[in-house]
Amino acid sequence: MPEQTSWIERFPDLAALPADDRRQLVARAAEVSLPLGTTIFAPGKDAESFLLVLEGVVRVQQVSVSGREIVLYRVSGGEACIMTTACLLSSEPYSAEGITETEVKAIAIPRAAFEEALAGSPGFRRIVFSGYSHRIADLMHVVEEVAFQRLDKRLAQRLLSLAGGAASIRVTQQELAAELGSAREVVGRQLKELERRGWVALSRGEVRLIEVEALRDLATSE
Amino acid sequence: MPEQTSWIERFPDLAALPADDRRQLVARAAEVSLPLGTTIFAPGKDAESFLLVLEGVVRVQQVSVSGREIVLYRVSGGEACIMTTACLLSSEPYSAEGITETEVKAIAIPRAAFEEALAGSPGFRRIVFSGYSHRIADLMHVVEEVAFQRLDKRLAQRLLSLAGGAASIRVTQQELAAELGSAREVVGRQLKELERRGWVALSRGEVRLIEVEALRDLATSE
DNA sequence: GCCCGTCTGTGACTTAGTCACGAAGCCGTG
DNA sequence: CACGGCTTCGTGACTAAGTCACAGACGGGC
Repeated sequence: MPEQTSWIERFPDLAALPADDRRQLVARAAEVSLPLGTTIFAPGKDAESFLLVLEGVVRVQQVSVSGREIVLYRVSGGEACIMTTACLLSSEPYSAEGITETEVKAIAIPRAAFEEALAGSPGFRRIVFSGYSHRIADLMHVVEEVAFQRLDKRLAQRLLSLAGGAASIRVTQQELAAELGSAREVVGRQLKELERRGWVALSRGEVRLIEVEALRDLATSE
Repeated sequence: MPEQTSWIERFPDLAALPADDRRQLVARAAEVSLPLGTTIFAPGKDAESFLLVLEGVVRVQQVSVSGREIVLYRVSGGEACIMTTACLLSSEPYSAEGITETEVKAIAIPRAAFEEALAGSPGFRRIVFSGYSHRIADLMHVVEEVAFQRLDKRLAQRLLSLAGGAASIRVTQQELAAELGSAREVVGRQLKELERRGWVALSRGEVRLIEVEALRDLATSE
């Protein structure tokens, strides 16, 4: 049954596994499909299985007591979502939540099978460790940004990355503020300033990028 | 030789290892002693071995291009310093550095032996994973603080935690600013305000805590 | 059309960070 | 002890960011 083993081919580190181990992993893992807007993990809700994302994007964000939010990072195809296991291992309960931004196809590996794969497969370990390491790098990047970077620069960066080449983004100012961990009014004023300079055009729920080069300059300034 | 295996007893997860594995780990790991102020890892300097801290404290901080700093977390006895391995695994080079704050006794495990222990020992995996998980929790805590908390509250928290029960802290305002990722002048003004209220007393290179209860209230406010 | 919920704009104010100083404390040397 | 030199600390003026309390503007459903 080549169809059953197909997902494993997406992970070069796992394709190198002995056929037996692969079969066992495939047998015990379930391919799941999550609709847009699904909460994968959240404070208080403990994770039951380890997730490997095949397709789609999961947004991981932190919510403060005061209701403000900040996006920490996004997990996309081919990556491991380690926050679920991290929550289990560090007794401290922390206030991150993971939400699917698109429809997401993923592999759910139950705790026991996860432990076994970790024990038996160097490739699996590599996937998990590199997942952890990338998230640590992401988090350090967030710290660096919120602690030391100017908001206009961060906003320009985020607009460009959210656009991903497109000319326009469908997003509210509130959502942009949550991306940056800032306040709506502040982001609104920053956007107004960019519009005044003719670099973007604003309308309800949308930002159109006009002068991409100028935004890029701002995003990489200093 | 009971002396040779002594350090392993500090890690309950490793004490459970089969005697053979323990002997091998002990044989390949080196106990090192690092004087105060040693830079364990830094940007550009790649780590050669995995570290388990036995005694002492390692401060991990991030330095921005503009020269500002922020303390991310501290690693103390019984914990794994995962940043060295994290740097290797996530290709992104990031700007954290680890510095010993006291004399530090640690176990250095070379890369190859690290991989083997990871493969062979569930206990060793547990140590490493819980190290990663705790650091992720620490980093998320830093993000939460810098993004959402008021500086006076954070300063009070830090003063109390640095004091650790003592009545006085030997630290410059510049160092306090680096703890919080803020600027010296700002921290200076905040300290002056605390002094005006009679909660602390300031002198060159020292902060004495007078009204610990008031500081604790501030630290836990909201 | 009109209503209602969401989204956006604004002013006044507080908090935090930046810049450019200068003054004070500490310590060795002559 | 007086004199530099270095580090630490204090200050004012300014800019950047966050908060609060609104008011207006848009858009879909009835």
